[in-house]
Amino acid sequence: MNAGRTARERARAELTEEIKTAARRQLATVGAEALSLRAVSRELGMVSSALYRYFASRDELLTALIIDAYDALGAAAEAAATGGDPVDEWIAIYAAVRDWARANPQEYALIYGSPISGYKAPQTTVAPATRVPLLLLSVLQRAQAAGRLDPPADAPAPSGALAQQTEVLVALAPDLPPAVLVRTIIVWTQLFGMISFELFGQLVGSMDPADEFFASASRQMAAFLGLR
Amino acid sequence: MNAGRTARERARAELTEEIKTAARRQLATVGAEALSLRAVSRELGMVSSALYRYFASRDELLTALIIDAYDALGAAAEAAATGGDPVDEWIAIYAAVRDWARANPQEYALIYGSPISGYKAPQTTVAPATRVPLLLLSVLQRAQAAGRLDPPADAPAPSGALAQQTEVLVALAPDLPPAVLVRTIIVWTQLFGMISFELFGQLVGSMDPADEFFASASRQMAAFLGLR
DNA sequence: TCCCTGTCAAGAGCACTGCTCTCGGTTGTG
DNA sequence: CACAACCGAGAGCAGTGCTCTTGACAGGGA
Repeated sequence: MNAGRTARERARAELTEEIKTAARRQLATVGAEALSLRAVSRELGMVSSALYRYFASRDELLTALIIDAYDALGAAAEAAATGGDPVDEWIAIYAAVRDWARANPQEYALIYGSPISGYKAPQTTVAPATRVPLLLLSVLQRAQAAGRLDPPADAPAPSGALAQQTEVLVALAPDLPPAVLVRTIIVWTQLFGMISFELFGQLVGSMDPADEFFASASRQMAAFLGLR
Repeated sequence: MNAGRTARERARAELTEEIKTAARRQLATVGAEALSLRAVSRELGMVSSALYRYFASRDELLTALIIDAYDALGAAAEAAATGGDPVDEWIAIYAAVRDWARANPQEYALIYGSPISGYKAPQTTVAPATRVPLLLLSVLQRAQAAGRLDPPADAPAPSGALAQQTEVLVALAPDLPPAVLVRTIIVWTQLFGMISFELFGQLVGSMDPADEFFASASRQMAAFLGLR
């Protein structure tokens, strides 16, 4: 992969990866806002200032971790997309997203929790962030093509400004009815709202553990979209 | 209210409130994790150590702010519950919750965002946290009593462990069918997932501004519950 | 081969944080 | 009136992100 580089460049790439790994390890234990450059450098046996040769600031390190997290979640979700029965596929993707979030709660909080104070997400994070919603749309597209999507009768077609906003999604999934596209956003927010509530302790006392509730919600949301 | 107390106790209560107000002001500008006791004390013209006479730790201050935030949101939602037409009431509550969140984004993030590293929410926060979901249940109860709730035909009755967990909710709203109770949790997670996505920037590029989308989602979720 | 240039780790230092402890002064009460 | 409780000020500790300077080293051209 990086065979043709000089020794210096290879060492730099390796150390950059080591720093991210150590930072991820620290992230998992103390959380994002408590992530300390000095602690990372200590773990690697180097001095804190040396770390700035690789990441210009704490924010830049966080950006790298955010992109990696989006990509890891996207990859996990895509790996669950079997291409088989649409409903089964839908539920499998839901489960994969939840499993990844439960396995990496701090990384999940990093990307779907409250924004970090003073941190402005650069443009480079938006593409990885769209992987999961794009995957959901592609599943619906395939289901539609296979005749496994019945646009529910009670789904209102968007009008006015909402119809205009839906145009962006129409460009991504031209075969899907606008009413289904709006519902896709609704279920997308439901999915991550549900996972956030579970991880952040909001379901304690009602639906915790959330396995059965999550499974039921997955199915009901698939039906809500008209998947069959 | 606190007339019968000594001058010292009145001064203490007032100063406690002033500290919370200053902390809330700082919270609104720099966010929860960057909230600094020293900055709060500076704003009040006192020394940082003096603040520890009123709050034993930063966490204790945060707990007070969290409880106040839950209460403010609960009060805003309850104020929107007019008791009139169930669907209108439902939509008004949704709008009130969203408006409060948009007006107080940092306080919203404090209670519904990622948990603060190292902070363990004490038991005193759970009661205020239940105000909104309890309000939603009470609206559904009233609608049911008024014959304005049709349990949707495709809502599956919970079974197994899910049925057992639903029992807790049955105790709170005995007239509602279990299927509707599960759906209430689903739409509850949808509501806060949607608001979090809007506030945390996840809707940029698709449904931002989210006014029309939010309105459509409110209506569709009311219908999803069988409200009419 | 030599030497210059760019890269690197180290360390000191700045301004900030949460928190603890001690020291006096004030206030309320027996 | 005296004593105890309370309170604010200040110093101090260990930690943070980040900057700057210093000295060592490697790569590539002459």
